[in-house]
Amino acid sequence: MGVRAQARVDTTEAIKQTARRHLAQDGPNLSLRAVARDLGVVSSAVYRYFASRDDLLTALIVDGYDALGANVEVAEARQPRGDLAARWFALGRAIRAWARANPHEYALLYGSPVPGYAAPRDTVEPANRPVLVLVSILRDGAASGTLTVNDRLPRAVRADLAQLIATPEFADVSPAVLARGMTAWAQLFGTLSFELFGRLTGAVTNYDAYFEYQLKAMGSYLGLHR
Amino acid sequence: MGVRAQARVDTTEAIKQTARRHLAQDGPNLSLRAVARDLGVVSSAVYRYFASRDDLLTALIVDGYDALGANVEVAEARQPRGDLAARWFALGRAIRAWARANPHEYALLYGSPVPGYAAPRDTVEPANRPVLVLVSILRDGAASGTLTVNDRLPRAVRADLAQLIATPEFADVSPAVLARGMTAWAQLFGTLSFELFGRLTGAVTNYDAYFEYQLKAMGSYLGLHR
DNA sequence: TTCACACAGAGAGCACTGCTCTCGCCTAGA
DNA sequence: TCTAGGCGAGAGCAGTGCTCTCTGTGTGAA
Repeated sequence: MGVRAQARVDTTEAIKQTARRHLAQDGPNLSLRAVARDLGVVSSAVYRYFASRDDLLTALIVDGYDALGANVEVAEARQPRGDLAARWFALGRAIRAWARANPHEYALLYGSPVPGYAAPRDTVEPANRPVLVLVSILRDGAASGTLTVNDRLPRAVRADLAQLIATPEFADVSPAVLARGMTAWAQLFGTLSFELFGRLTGAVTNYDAYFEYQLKAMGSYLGLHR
Repeated sequence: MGVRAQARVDTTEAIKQTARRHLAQDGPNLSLRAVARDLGVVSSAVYRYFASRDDLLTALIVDGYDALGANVEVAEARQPRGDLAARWFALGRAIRAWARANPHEYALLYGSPVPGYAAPRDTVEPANRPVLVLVSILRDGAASGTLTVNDRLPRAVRADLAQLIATPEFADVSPAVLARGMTAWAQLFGTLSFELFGRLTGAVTNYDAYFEYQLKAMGSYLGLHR
């Protein structure tokens, strides 16, 4: 890589770095000018690297998904393959740990979408990384015969799930298991969002215990028994 | 009420009305100046009625909670008292219907909290209205002996729930039932947020069927059988 | 080794925002 | 009747995102 290209990569990274810091400190209304000021540079210079504030935000979102995905992957990979429950717990805990460490980034990824912002294509692949970890657990459970749930599904739901299972990433998972997986997934992020967005203040004080309990409940619901 | 007081109420309502319209059309970055312009008034005039943009947003949030709460209450009240499952379905469907009709308001209420915004006390009571509808279902189920779930709860979780049950609104609900209620609640809003925030695009096409199925799954999880 | 050129940053500027302050009008209510 | 106070207008401040033009300089080709 040429010197100039390297410099471009470096400053791009520096901009994202300070933008992330601003995000963590001042919340989601990220000011491009403030970031530029922090870098000792005039605001228009930043536009050499990001076409707009939304572009910068998108870059942060992609990085966020990747960071979360990487965290989740290594945490889950540390568990013995055969212990599906342990893998599920590791998955859930890793998501929560990352979310609590980066609450504003979490809000960016999983909160209400930013103004006119439509998630660009670049974000969907990294966004799927944590999902694929869950799917790998479900697939292994199906293969080993551990996951035995077999609910009746409405025709329309079954059709959508069949479409999904036709893709290579979701192959070999039964519709009923996948349906429960999506239930648990929504529950997981619902619980986490409740916690991080302050919707449980006054009701829950011990969030660790609460989350563990919910995780266990959903683990059982999935049919993952220790 | 004097003429002046009446006029004040009227313009306050007019401001909120157009603000709501702007919210629905242009998304969450509500511009006070644009609202003022729309009312044929200079921006500083609006400050006679709302101390800040955040104050106006708070008013909209309170109204939103109240509108949602009212919707949910009447929908649930229409069901026969003894049919707990029907009441649960009515509750869930009413929430979704309102959310889909007012997606930006839903995002305001249940999405990531606005910038430096800390939910003022005025919002917590209306925010609880939908919750109390669920609690009434759980209470009736406990009283009639229909709800029989009795999971073991971790000590810390049980302690938090006991605190909650000590309040009059939650009286007579068993900790185990309440725990499942909170699980289902998080699942419900998780599913709804996934739908409204576009997190299911590519996976689900028939959202009605999908939501119905999730609602039914959580109804069963709560122990509400038809 | 030389040198054109493209790239990065500076700076001015536009249209917009939230919010403040001051100035008057005008009427509601004592 | 008459005044205190409510209310809108208007100017202004500091900030925002974004655009455009200008210029120095380092790069990579000749």
